[in-house]
Amino acid sequence: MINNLSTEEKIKDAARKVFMTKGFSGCTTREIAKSVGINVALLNYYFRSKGKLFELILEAALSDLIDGMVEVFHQDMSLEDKTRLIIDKEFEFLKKYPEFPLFIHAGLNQESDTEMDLSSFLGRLYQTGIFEQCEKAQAEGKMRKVNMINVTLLFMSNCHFPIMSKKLISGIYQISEEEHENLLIAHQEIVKEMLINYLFPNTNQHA
Amino acid sequence: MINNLSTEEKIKDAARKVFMTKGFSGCTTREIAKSVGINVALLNYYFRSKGKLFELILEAALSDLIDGMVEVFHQDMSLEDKTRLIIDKEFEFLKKYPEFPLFIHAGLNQESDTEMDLSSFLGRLYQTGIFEQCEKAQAEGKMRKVNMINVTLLFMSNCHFPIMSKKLISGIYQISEEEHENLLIAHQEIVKEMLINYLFPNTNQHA
DNA sequence: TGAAAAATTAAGCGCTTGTTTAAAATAAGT
DNA sequence: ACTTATTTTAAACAAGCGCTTAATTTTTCA
Repeated sequence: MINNLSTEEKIKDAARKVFMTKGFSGCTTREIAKSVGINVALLNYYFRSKGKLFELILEAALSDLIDGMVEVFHQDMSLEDKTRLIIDKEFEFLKKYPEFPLFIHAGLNQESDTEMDLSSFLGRLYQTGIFEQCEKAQAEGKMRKVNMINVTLLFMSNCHFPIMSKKLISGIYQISEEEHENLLIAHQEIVKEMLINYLFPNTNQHA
Repeated sequence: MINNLSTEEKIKDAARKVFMTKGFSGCTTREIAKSVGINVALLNYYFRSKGKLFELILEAALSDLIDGMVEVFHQDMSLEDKTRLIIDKEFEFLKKYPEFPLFIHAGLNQESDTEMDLSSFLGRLYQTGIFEQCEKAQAEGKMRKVNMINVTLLFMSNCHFPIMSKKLISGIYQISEEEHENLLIAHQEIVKEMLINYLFPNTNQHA
């Protein structure tokens, strides 16, 4: 492991890892500091408090979430292709960071003095023109007339939940790590077909 | 509030409420005891430790989850009707206890000395005959040939996630409490139609 | 080179945590 | 009534918590 990162960055990396797996109140500042190889005091020297560090990590995670969508939305392709691409990208990302969905939702539900402001993310989505593209497709009858928030919910539900429910699903159905991986591979295709069929009913489903 | 419940039951009720909203490490035994109006020692007198109490609550919650499914599955009706009914029931239940999904998944991810055994739940699902009913429908070409675990995932994803993502969704889209309620009402119908269309493609979608 | 600035540490602060102990209050049984 | 069991409490335990202070090491740069 090369160690050319700044201390500040190393703390953030360690904090991200620990917060993601254990949550805010499930870990200690000493634990984070130890995993970096530094003193607790230094952690507070850079980030003032555990809470401020957590907010920083959470905000960055949310920003990553939006970044993934924006990257696909502003490309020049059909809505069907965007659908396929975003589901593939989302599954790929979430398989790499399976704690991500739970971390975000538990983090937002964490009672904190200041409620996090998420409004800035909406602007970034608007700038991609994805909403206009959908409106146009809906007006032309090519896309089912569904509120865009519901569409967001459909995508997130079917990508995030399968990942975060790993322990529940593999616990109930008594399946191994490997079987669960195959389950997700199959599910990715199911979700793609189901969402495309539902949102673009006139399209031939055999692309 | 009438107080004719046993102390043990009162502690469980309070613990359920507190654990659900704040998680295991997000609350203290003193907090739970105080909300019952008893001493911390009494809590440990009945349940030995915070961890044991938590496991009890989590297990009961998981049992409730399965109960809801079982209740529908073992009824005598078509798969399409069961689909509609279970989605309606699930939304109704989760709107009443919105912390439920997050609690279960965060709880299962809680590192604990003993991994919780969930295998008993599968047996209860089998006994309803739902799997045979699906196999038969699939053999007759009335139901899409999809693995039952994937089917489970589709249902849970589209019912649980919309509820648990309230803060994220209403934060990004800047919508009020009331608007989010209406969003869920619309989403419930969307999910029903989408899942029925996908799982039973030959059925006329205008039931 | 040497003084000022930045980075890092050891130690400890006050407080809270989960849990236990020993005593007191209440209920049960004979 | 009296002994025994059960339920409940007050108090305290050691350990760990987030965070700070004051000193020390390292870096900066004139």
